[in-house]
Amino acid sequence: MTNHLKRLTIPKAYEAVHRALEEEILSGRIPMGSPLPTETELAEQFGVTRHTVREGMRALEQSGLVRREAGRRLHAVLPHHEDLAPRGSRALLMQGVTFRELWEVALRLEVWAVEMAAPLIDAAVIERLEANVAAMEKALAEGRSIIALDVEFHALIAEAACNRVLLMSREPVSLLFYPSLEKLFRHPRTADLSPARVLEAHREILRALRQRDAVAARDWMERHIMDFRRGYDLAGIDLDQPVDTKVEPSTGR
Amino acid sequence: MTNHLKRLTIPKAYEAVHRALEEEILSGRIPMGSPLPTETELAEQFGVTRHTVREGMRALEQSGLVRREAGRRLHAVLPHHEDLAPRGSRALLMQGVTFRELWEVALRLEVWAVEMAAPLIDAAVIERLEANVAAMEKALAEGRSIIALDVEFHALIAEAACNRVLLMSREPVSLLFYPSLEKLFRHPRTADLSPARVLEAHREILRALRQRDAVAARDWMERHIMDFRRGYDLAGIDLDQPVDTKVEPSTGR
DNA sequence: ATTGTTGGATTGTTGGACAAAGAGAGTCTA
DNA sequence: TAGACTCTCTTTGTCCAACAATCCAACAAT
Repeated sequence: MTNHLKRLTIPKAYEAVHRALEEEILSGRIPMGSPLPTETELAEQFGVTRHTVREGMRALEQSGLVRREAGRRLHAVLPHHEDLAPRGSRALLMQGVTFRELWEVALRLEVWAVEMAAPLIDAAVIERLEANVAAMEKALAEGRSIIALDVEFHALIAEAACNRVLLMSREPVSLLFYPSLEKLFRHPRTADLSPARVLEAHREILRALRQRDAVAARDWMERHIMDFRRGYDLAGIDLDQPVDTKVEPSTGR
Repeated sequence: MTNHLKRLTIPKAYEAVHRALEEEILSGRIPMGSPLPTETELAEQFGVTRHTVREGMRALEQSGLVRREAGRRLHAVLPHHEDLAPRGSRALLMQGVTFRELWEVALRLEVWAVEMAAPLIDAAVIERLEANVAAMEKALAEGRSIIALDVEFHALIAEAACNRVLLMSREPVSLLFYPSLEKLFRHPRTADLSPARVLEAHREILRALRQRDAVAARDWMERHIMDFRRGYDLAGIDLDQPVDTKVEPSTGR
């Protein structure tokens, strides 16, 4: 029995268009930031209908290689992790990853990030971190959710680590991890504990960063992320339940 | 002057279709594995043309929520990191990330992965690792490239760590990191060093895993990944050059 | 039991058409 | 002459209608 034959895939025109455009951008023949030819032009050049071109473009849009700048034409752009991360988060969500899985990775990534950031961080980022902490104080006083600010705080630190690979790796995690804390903050048994402690930890991390103290920053971050797990324990929530949160698509930049 | 008004985004039908289908799948109204309605049906239900539906579908395809199973209809599927990772890698590549950035992250992720895997690994994975090592011996003897096997070795370990978040985080890194070693293996100054050492390290890691020895596994992995950096140094290649490799799209599963 | 055949369903591709929104040029006014 | 207001022209978004290619399943033929 010959069972080794691969299913041969019949090429579809719109896929070909997709790949051709991709190649065109990757190779730099369509330079970053410049507009793509019009649909009609592409249709002519590729020898297919405009409809077919459009289908190829829809696919291209999703890979972040191309963006609809305000106005009309599609422009080639550098794909940014913010474009890709929501899909990653969603995939994780749908696979039913547990809080434990998220936490394990978040712990390590965030600790590395702050460790790397400490010696590199510059005044501008420190300022933004200060603003973030201030905003969180305000939000806390007014009883608003601090999740968004929490996400931002950690994202700022990760950026300061000057490692784009780290940035891309942690983004899908971050998008899922911090929102998954929401229910913690609203849980009665931890209500007095969590949000205030988050703020405190952020303050201490910021202080350490201001002094370029990698060890202190590292320790506080570790404690900080550990706290979340402790919160789950205290609240009696099972760590091995799938997290459930909504992932909203990125709003673009 | 009123300047605070947000640019309001005019909804496009194909985006609406995209989102509607996404929602339909996410909510479970279209269960995993089941086929989507036909294009004509969708067109009727949404009240748009079939072509508009198709554009929405092209976008859906890219987010991995849907797959063209062999034959005809699109089926809803759990998005898998293998579908998403290549885009992540490509984004990194295009941003011109350096070997140093990749290495820094790979070092930590791989070390942690093997540490987690050690106590959890089961016989089946060990067998596959053994097969992998054997294949690498063969490839080495025949002078073929060991990159693909290298990637697989580390992927197997990461899988054994039983953490899907880790799996997703490391995939884009892995897809870029190991291929970026190709030029190292071909470099004369390290020719006697690298490929053989890779094999040796893999053997030792496997041995440690067989004995569930997390510490030894960890140490060998650390040494192993460190070696790559040392290789770059020895070869006199600048760590801060952007890596250049090809990222081929996933072949699907 | 394996191999054609046939018809119906669905996808892939094409054609042509038109409305809506931007971009740019030209015009008018202050 | 700068700014505001048209008025085109271009390009995109959407629609309608059709046909070719492919697949599926049932059935017929060997």
